[in-house]
Amino acid sequence: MPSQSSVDAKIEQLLTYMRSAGLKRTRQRELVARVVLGDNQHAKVEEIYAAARRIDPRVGYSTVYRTLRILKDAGLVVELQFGDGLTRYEPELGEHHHDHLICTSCRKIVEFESEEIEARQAEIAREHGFRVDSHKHELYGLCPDCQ
Amino acid sequence: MPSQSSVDAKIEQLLTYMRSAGLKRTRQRELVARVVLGDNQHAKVEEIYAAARRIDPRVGYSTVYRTLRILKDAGLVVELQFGDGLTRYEPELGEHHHDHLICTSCRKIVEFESEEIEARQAEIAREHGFRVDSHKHELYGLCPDCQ
DNA sequence: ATCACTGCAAATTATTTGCAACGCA
DNA sequence: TGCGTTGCAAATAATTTGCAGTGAT
Repeated sequence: MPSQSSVDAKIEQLLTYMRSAGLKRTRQRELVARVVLGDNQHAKVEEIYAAARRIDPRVGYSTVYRTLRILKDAGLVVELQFGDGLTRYEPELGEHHHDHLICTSCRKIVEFESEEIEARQAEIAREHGFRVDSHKHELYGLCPDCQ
Repeated sequence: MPSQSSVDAKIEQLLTYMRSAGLKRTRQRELVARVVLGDNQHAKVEEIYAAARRIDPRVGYSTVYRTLRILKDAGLVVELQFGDGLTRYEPELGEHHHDHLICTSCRKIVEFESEEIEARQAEIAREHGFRVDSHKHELYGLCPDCQ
């Protein structure tokens, strides 16, 4: 899990973003941001909501959704959909992006990263004239335990 | 667009699958299957429904959804979600799988494929002991026109 | 004849929005 | 003080399901 100081640094980025966008700093927004940024377990919205309320129950679902959008717009979190109808969020790690291996039976999620793939990807985008700013790469199948 | 005969061949596969699963061949199922298998433009459910009804209005939304699930279970179509809340379907091409470049501004979708990435992917799955049977690889950004 | 399938309408589920009260700056 | 923000409840929107009637084998 991310260190306290790395979360603080991201909160700082968030505040800068909010200032530039004319958004206000509020207890709820900071709470939700700390919950999501402090845990990279592909949290479901419901889990984020529950975890935030455990710390301070004065937060509503709408605020969680609205704050997640702000965090996404600020480029601090990534939105993921693994095909089970639930949207998940995890902190954007900036440095090395990672992708996912998903077990279609037990729903276990394993992360992986490959510089080789990232490089080839960039090349493909260039060939098509695209300016890519995010990507998703997911492999679905059975994990060792479920085979 | 796929040739008539290649669609026929897939319908044949579908019938075999349905027989083995104890499912019945019906006018509606074959109609929906022909619509989806005969067009690989990442069709939205609504478009599939509309296209099917244009040919024969005796089909309901539930049947479209139910048939799409059968086609997916039979491995004949792939389900795609590009983050705009709409689920899309396209025929599974078996031979070379392709992936997508998506413009976040105009929603244009460009396909690409890379043997190099596929190979590296297989290697990664093997390293983690996963038996992968499908994957999604999507690059999001701005297309040349929207930059 | 049997048992799966169909369409419709109602139910479900994730997410968004209207709005009056509230709280940063 | 003023305008953005909040939580609630109601509204949406995509998908699923219950059920009585229909149809394939």
